[in-house]
Amino acid sequence: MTSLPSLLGDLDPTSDRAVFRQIADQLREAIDRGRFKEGEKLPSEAELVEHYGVSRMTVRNSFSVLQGEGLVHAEHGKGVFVRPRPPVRRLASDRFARRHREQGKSAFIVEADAAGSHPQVDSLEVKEEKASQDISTRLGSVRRVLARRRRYLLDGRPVEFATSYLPLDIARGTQIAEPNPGPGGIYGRLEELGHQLDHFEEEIRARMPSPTEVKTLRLASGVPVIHLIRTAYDTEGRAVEVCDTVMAADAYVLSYQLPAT
Amino acid sequence: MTSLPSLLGDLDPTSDRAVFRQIADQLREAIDRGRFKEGEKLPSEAELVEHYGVSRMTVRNSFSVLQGEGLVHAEHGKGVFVRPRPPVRRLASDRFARRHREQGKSAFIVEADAAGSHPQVDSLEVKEEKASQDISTRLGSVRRVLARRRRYLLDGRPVEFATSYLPLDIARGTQIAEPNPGPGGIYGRLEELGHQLDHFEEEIRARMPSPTEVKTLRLASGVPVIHLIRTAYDTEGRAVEVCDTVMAADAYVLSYQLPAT
DNA sequence: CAGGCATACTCGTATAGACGAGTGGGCAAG
DNA sequence: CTTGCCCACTCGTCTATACGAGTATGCCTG
Repeated sequence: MTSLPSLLGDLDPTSDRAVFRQIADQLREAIDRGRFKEGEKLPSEAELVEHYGVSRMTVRNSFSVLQGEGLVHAEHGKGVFVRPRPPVRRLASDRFARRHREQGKSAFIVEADAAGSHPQVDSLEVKEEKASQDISTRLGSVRRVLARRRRYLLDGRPVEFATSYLPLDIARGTQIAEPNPGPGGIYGRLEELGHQLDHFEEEIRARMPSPTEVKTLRLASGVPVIHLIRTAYDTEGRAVEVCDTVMAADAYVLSYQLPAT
Repeated sequence: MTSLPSLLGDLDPTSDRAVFRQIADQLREAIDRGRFKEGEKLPSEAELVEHYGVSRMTVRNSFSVLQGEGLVHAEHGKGVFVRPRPPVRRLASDRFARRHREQGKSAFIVEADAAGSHPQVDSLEVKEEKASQDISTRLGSVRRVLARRRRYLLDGRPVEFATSYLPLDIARGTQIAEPNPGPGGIYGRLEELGHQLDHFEEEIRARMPSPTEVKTLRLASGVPVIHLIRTAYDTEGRAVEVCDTVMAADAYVLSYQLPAT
C-alpha cells in the first residue's frame, strides 16, 4: 500500500482553519484528483488518527463534512468509501408524448430495459382517500381522490416514489382504479374516457429528504431529492391528474425542450 | 418561558434507537407541529443536556442531524434556530419568450421588482477563455469562448450564480462582449446579429454544493443546489449559447409547461 | 474438507472535560 | 447620559476514553 503521507500531506498548525476542515479539504482534494477512485476505501479512522496525530472525533468530524457533501459514505464494519456516481436516468420533456405510449409496458420499464438495467415497480397501492389541501387546489376543489402510489427501482435500487391523484368522478370504476391500468398507462385510459390531454405543468423543487424519504428511497446521507409535481390538463382546461414524485437526485437528470416563441 | 418537558418529552432507554436520534426526532416533531416556529430559537445545548441528562456531544450530534436535513441552523454565540423558508422565485418555462424581453432591464430585475424584493447583480465578469470539454461539446467543438459570469441577489441574499458561454465567432466585438448587453439581454443581441432563436434545451440536476458554491451563494448547511444547463439553438440548429446556472435550491421553484402532443 | 468460532479491524454511540470565540446585557467609570 | 469593559451565555473545536456492533479472515475443530 502507498503510504498516507504521499497521498495526504500535513496539517498547517498556523492556519486558523479548523483541523477537521483541513483534513476534510485534503481528503476532498485527493478524491477530486482521483487519488481515491469511485467506490474505493478511504484510510480508516485509526490510520488518519495516526497520520495526523489528532483524536478520533476530529477525524470523524472530517468524514461527516464529506458525507454532508455527498462525497463519501460510511459502511459499518467495513470503512468509508468514495461514493460512486450511480448511472442516471434522463427524463426528457417529451416522455409523455402519445407516440411513446408503448403497448402494455410502462414507460419506466421500456426505458430501463433499453438502457440495459433491471427495472422493478413495487409498493403498489391504489385507493380512494381524502385530498390534501394542496392536491385539492391543484385539481380544482376536489374533496376525495383516487390515489395511485408506486415505487420504482433500477437494478434493485429505489430511485423514485410517485403518487398520482385523480378526481373520483373520472377514475372511479374505471381501469384507472385497477392496479394495472393497461397499455399506455393512465394517460391512455384518460384519453379513452374522453379526456383528451392538452398539456402538462411541472413544478420542480430540490431539498433534503425527510426521514421517511430516506427510508423508502434508501438514500445515502448527502443526497438531496428532486420533488416534481406534474398536473395534467385536458383540452377543456380541467386538471385531470396530479402526480407527485420524489426522486433520488443522484439518479436523475431532467431535460426540457422549450420553444423560443 | 414554557418548561422543556412540556415541549419535548423523555427518552426511551429501552429503545434501540440511538439517543441522539431520539432527541433529533423529538425536536423535528416539535418543529413540524409548529411548537417552534420559523426563525425561533431552539433550547440551547446546555438546556437540552440538562433536560435529557446526556452529554453535550450527544446533543450536538442531534443538532447536526437536523442541520443536515436543512431544518435548523446554528449561529455562533446566539443559538440554534429553525430555518425560515425564504421566499422562492418561480422560474416559468416561458421566461425567455420574446414578449418578455423588457427594454433595458434584465428579466431578473423586472421580475424581482414586481415581486417587491430588492434585486442586485454583482461579480460581473466578461472575458474570453478556453472552453471546458463539456462546454465545447455542447457548443459544437469550439476551442475558445466568451464567458459572461454574474451573481444574482435578492434582498441582499445571493440566490444564483450563472455563466453564459458563447462561441467567439459570434460574440467577439459585439455588445455581447460588453458588461451591459443592452435591452433584451444577450438573446436580444443574438437575434439582431441574425441568429434567430429556435428553441432552448435545459438540463436539471440537484446535488449538494461544493465548498466554493457554499461560499459564493452563502448557503446554509443542508441546502442543496439546483444545477441548470441551458443551451440555446438558432433556427439553423446551431448551439449559440450555453448558460450554466447554480441556484440555491431553497430559493427556487422551476415550472415548465409541456404540450401533450 | 466444511463448519463454526475467535479475533482483529471497521465504524457507531456516548461520556467528560477543556479552551476558544462570538454575542449581548448590565454595570461602572467618565 | 454615554462609553467601555466585564461577564454570562451561546456555539465551535478538540482531546481522551470507553464500549457496542457489523464485517472479514483465518484458524481450529469435528
